[in-house]
Amino acid sequence: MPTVHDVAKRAGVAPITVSRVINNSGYISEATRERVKATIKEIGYVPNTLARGLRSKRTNTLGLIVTDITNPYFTLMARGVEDVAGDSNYTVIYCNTDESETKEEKYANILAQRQVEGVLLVPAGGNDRTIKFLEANGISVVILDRRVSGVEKDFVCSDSKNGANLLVKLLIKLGHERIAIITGPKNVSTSTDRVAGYRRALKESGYGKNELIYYGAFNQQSGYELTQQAMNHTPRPTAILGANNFIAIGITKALHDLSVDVPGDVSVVGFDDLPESMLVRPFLTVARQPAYDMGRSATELLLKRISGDLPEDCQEVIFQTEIVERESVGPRKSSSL
Amino acid sequence: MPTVHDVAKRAGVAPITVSRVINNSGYISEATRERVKATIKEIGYVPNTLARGLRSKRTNTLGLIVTDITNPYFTLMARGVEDVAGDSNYTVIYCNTDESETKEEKYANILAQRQVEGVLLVPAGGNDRTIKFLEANGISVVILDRRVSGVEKDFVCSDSKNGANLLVKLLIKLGHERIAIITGPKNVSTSTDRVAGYRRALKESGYGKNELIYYGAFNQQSGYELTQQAMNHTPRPTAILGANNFIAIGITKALHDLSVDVPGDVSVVGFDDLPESMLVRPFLTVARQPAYDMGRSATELLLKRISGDLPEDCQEVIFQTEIVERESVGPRKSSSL
DNA sequence: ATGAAAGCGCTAACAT
DNA sequence: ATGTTAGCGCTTTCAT
Repeated sequence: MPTVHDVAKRAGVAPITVSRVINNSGYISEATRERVKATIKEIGYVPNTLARGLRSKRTNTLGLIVTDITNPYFTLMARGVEDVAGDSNYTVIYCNTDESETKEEKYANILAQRQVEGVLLVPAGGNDRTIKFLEANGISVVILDRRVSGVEKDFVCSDSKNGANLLVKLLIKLGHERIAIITGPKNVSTSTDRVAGYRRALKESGYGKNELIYYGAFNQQSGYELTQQAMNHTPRPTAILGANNFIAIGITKALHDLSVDVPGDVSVVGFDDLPESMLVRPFLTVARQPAYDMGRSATELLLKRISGDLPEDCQEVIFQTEIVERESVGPRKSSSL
Repeated sequence: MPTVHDVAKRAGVAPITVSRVINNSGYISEATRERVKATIKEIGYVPNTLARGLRSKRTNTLGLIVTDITNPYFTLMARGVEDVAGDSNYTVIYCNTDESETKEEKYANILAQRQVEGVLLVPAGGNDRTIKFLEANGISVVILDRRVSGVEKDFVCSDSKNGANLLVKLLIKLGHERIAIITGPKNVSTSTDRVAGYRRALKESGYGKNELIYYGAFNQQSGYELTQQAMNHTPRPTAILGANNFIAIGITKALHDLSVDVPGDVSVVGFDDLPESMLVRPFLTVARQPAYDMGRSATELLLKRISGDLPEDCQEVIFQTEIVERESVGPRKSSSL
């Protein structure tokens, strides 16, 4: 493969001049610039980013660590990240932790080895080791989606508490009094925040005693199993809140298998959303989080942090959720009492 | 950040010894190995992959270029790629072309600059410029999912022709005679292969005159619009084949909006599949492609090609599709004639 | 407006 | 079993 030297020799200039053309830096006469550009094209020169990064300490690379890349919520977020990064000539390395803290630390290490300039992190657990490690290696970090307690970092999320509160209030307005929440793990803030919003809504409506909380995992299977548990509770809930899209789908499936009609017998509401392109029939009532914009916003923050365009203290961006009412909710039937 | 030199000095050895420990290469006494390892941990040394790659010419990096990362078919494929790559200590850089040949070339260039050792390519169009460019830069390429005419390269796909053939035969067995196919662009092999399978099934069943073919794009909107066209045709089709998952969803939506019952009035079959975790109710009858295994297989091929463990001539792996029968098909009703 | 020299952090090649 | 030397391809720094 040709190098700057080859280009330089052929164009009759010094390597540094070629470098200046590539980077649009320093003074260069229009004539030499054109000549060098032509030579680059002629011999098909492609700059080596390894050498560039090694010398300049700038790799134009970001890392994105998410917990589940098969979830469209995170895919959409990733698109937001990529769009902003691409506009600034940054490449993104995606890492998928499957909610495992071990994998998270492994990937953080790989990203450090690759000299990424910044990392967007959706934390897999409650621990701050990954963040501390990245910090120690001089890598800027923006936390996405989930809060890690005791960590002061730039942070972008949606308002889980308020979203859950609104969903529950909606159910209460429809006459529901026994509402269950099926959520994710206890050490994940989106999981506990949604429970907090749920509890507040119940308390404010005078149903504080009716709490029915099931912790599990953010996937369909967990939603399915916990629904079976919830429906065994006496008295049965007349409405269920699933704390993310996969859980909500698991709930709907379990109810179907139990021959419970939705929303006739039980109303179901969820979080996140699936893109319309994947749905035969939009069905679930959800608190929709602006995943794409969250990805964009977090990346803008990160790039500013990297370039030093940000004040010292941490920025926090909280997006509001949008309640999308669809077919999965209905009034409580008196027969269900 | 500490370097090999810092580790070496502190451990009382030469830098190359540290290098040998990191790479598990050459002879080293157990004692020094332990001492070096301890020192690495002690001062938190993280090897710099830029310097490693620059010197050794091995970057342990692959590129994956797909046309639509929001499609679960490709997400699943990407997981297969990542799993195999990860097992061999390779990192994958994902690139999303949105079916644009311009973006494809842009990303190929970025990957070349980053000195990736190989690229897995789902071609956006019919042209071979990207492939030629990567080849010219000494980068191994495996083509995924779609054939590019006139190109001799390792190739992994599923049997589109046979899949479409089986789907149409299934419909014919149910009594359907007027079957439409709604497919993607004319310059994409999966699109035309599925049409070919469709045509063969019709011909072999004596309905060769009933061809009803609609070319468009591999997305929901195109599926929706072309369904409206198809249903305006006289006589109306009694069954429709959508050439990928998004098209099939568009078809179902359009039929719903036209108050056409599925499968009562019109049967619908599709390609690919959505993961169960995303479906409230599995519904569509589809030819399922083993996306995850295709990703795995392609990556295994690529890694072997990179390490020279493969014979000169091109390998071709064709996976069979699995017909999954569900609710969206039914017998042709005589009333629909 | 252009160039020469040096070195980023690592490992290949060649000692010993 | 360990070390010395050199150089990967680029850009920083300091000339001119």
